Amino acid sequence: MADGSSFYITTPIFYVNDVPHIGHAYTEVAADVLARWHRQAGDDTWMLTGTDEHGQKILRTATANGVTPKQWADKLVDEAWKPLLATVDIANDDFIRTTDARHEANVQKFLQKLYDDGHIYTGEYEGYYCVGCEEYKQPSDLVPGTGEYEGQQVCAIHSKPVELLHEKNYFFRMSAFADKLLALYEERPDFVQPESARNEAVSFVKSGLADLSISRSTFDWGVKVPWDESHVVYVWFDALLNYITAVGYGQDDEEFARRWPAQHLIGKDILRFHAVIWPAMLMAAGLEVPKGVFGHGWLLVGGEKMSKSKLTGIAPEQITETFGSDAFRYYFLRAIAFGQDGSFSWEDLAARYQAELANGFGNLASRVVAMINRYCDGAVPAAGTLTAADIEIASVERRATDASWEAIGRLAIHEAIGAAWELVDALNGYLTIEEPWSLAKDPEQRDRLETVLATAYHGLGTLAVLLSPVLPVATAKLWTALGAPGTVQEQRIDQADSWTTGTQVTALEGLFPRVEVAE
RNA sequence: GGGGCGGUAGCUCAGCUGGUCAGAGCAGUGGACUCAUAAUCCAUCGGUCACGGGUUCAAGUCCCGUCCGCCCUACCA
Repeated sequence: MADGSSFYITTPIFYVNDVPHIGHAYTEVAADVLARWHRQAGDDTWMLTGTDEHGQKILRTATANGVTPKQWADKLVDEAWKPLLATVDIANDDFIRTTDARHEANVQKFLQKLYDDGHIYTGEYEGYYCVGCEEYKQPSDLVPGTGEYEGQQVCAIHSKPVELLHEKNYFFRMSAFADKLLALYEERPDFVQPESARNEAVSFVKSGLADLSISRSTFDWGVKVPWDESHVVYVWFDALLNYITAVGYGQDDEEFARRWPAQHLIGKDILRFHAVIWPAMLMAAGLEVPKGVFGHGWLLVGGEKMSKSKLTGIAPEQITETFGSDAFRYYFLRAIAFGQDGSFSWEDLAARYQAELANGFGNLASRVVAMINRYCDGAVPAAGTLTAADIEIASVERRATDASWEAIGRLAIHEAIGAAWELVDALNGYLTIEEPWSLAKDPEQRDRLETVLATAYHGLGTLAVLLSPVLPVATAKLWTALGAPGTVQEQRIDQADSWTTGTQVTALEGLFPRVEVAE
């Protein structure tokens, strides 16, 4: 399965004005685990993330803070977004900003090509403009006026009448691609995942596609439309292109051919942009559509979508400061079926940390290493004659290795972790049955003792390799304690059960120390 | 208004194209054991599968309706 082929995965780019919360970190961690897994399987892997920095809102907040929009974005990238990646241990290969020259220049190239090929026309945008909000309103944002405005539609925020304005705009002929999009969904059922997201995309396109207004002239913080510099490119059109400008579109054909197409990971709210608009844009430009678009679910807090306005937004540090980055990564990817919504609660997080990480994996590592130190002076024992139980452990290692890699191929991250975890449970059970501590009391059982410990040791190493994408910190510590050669991240994860053992173990500090939770 | 998803043991959830499907983990209870992070292992309690109809030899599993919850509806993962 792993054959060194290209694996290019992306996250949405962060809108710099947002405040980072665990939802952002969730997407990042999911992409990072997939990337690490493929990287460790020998695939030619590339993980991209970045920031979206154009648009009127950013211009406005920058102005309010007395700085230029670029200065404002620089500050947010440095103080909020890059630190977020560090907080949850993201090993991205690149970080693109929509203000990067490599991006802006090639967005213009892309746009010019569409213009030259007749996919863009000049039209007129007509909409209701609220002077108070300084922006156009959708009909759904309007409410019937009262009092002196009785009979008119007014802005829901300012309760004042809106003005019907016309603005010259450039439009992308997206409607021309409806049939091709439907054919794409039909031919590649897994193009949009999970299935619920696919259904949504299909029914949306079937309900009729309108052309897309892709320029704005009411403000200037954006990429200039190359043939008409009084317009800037609509932020979404601009933002989506990051996926190709980051890998050489327009300027490095070799790199582009090597990376593209990408697997996109997104939150399901922005499905339409990725599953409909983006493929249409690529079709228009004569480029390959993405490898796939996967829309994951929401994190629910108290049964509702986490939100800043309801004060349920949670900063990733709140979790990592107490439980560590490994626990953050593990919890969200293990407890939530990837693609579905998942409930977050401190109780559940603390319970799983304790039961699965501390008592399950952490304690297993601790007891095995401790016994090798205690009964063998730390020398890694060699297995002698194998019993059925020993052989069964080896086959569980094999199954865990194969099943987890297979699950990763389907983007079923929770299943991959679950498959690996069967080895944790099998090893804990194995030790209880074999009772190495009893064998140690009888010198005549020396061979058996060493075989049992060698078997457990081997299983533990396999676990370290299998779990390294999810638990990079803990597995690195474990790898060192096992005395295994190299780093755990250099080990082939698709062959996790055939790692090279070491000769001497060293003391292992608690991988997941108990925590007292106040909340 | 339109659309999507969900309502299965105390909690979080599996149950694909209908026939051991009534399950897992956690929590609870009882027992075993001591190498280990008061950990581990075994056993066990526990559900009219939201509600009402229908199709079928057979329905959490398909159809219709109802109720409840969440979300999207074009710039918050």
